Amino acid sequence: MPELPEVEVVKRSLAKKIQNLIIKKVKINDDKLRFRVNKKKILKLEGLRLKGIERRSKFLIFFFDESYLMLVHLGMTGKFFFVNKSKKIHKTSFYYNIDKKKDRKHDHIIFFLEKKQKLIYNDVRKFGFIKIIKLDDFKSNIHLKYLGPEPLKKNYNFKYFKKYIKGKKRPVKNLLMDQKFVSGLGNIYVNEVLYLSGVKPMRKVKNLKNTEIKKIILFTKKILRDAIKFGGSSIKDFSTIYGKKGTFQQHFRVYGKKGEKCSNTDCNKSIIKINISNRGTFYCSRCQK
DNA sequence: AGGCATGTTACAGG
DNA sequence: ACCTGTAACATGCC
Repeated sequence: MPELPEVEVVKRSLAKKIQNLIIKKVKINDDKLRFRVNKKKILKLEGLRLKGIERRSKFLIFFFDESYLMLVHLGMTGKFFFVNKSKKIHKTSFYYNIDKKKDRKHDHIIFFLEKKQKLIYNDVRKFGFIKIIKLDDFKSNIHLKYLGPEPLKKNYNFKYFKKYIKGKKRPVKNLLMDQKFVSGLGNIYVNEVLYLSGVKPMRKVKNLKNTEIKKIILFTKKILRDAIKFGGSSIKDFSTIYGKKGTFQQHFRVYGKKGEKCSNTDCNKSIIKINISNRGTFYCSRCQK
C-alpha cells in the first residue's frame, strides 16, 4: 500500500514493537523479490540487535549492531507482520490472517526474534526488496543517493521547485511522481495534491504560475501529514480482523472516484479518469485549470 | 477473458 | 549527454 504516509505508519509501529530485540534466526522462503535476497548477507543479521528504524522516502532502514543496515522497499504489496507466541498479530501492518494458507503463501522472509516472536515479510507481487548493506555504504547507496528532498522537510520549498523545473517541460503529475524531484509521493497522493491545488495533472511544469506552485507545495505537506495522522490509506477491503487499517482513503477527493460528483459543493461536474504514463489519473475538468 | 493495481528501473527514442 | 515515456517485473481481483 505504500506511499510515504503508509511507510511512515509502518515504521512507527515497527519501532515501537521490535526496537532493541535480537534477531535469532532468519528464514528465507523465497528469495526472488524485486532483487534476489542475498542469503549470505541476510544471515549475518542472526545474533544482532536491532538498534532502530528510520524512513527515507518510501524506504525503511533497519539499523543493527556491527554497522549493518537492512534496506527495505515495500514495492506495491510488501507488508510486515509481527507475530507473538500466541500467534496474535500485532497491529504492525495491514491485512493478513496467519491461519489462512492463502495469505501465508507470500511470507517470503521470516525473522525469528526473542521470546518466540516473529517478524514476517509478506509480499504478494514481489516488487519489494530487502538488501543488507554496511553503514559505510549507506550514503552512496544506489537507491538512496539520487532521491530528492523529503516532501515534509523545509528543503522542499518554492525556491527548490522553481530551480528544478527550469528548462523542463514534462507534465506536473510526472514531476511529482519522480522520486528524484521529491521523494515519497506516489500515484494516489499526487492525484489528491493536484486536485486540492486546482491544477490539471497534464499541465506542463514550465507553464505553472507561482501561486500554483506554492499551492502544490503546501497541499503536498498538508495531505501527507493528514494521511499519517489517519494511519495511512488502505484501499482494498480485506475481511480479516487482524492488521490495522488506515482510514485516510475516506478522505480521498479524486483517487478512484471516476464518475462521482466533484466534492466541491458549487461544482456539478464528475471526476474524469485518464491515463498519464500508464497511471490512473483522476481530476475535475472544472476545478483544476 | 481482459484490464487494472499504492512502485521502480532498464531501455529506447528524441 | 540529457530528457522523457514505455514496458517489464508477479500476482490477484473485478
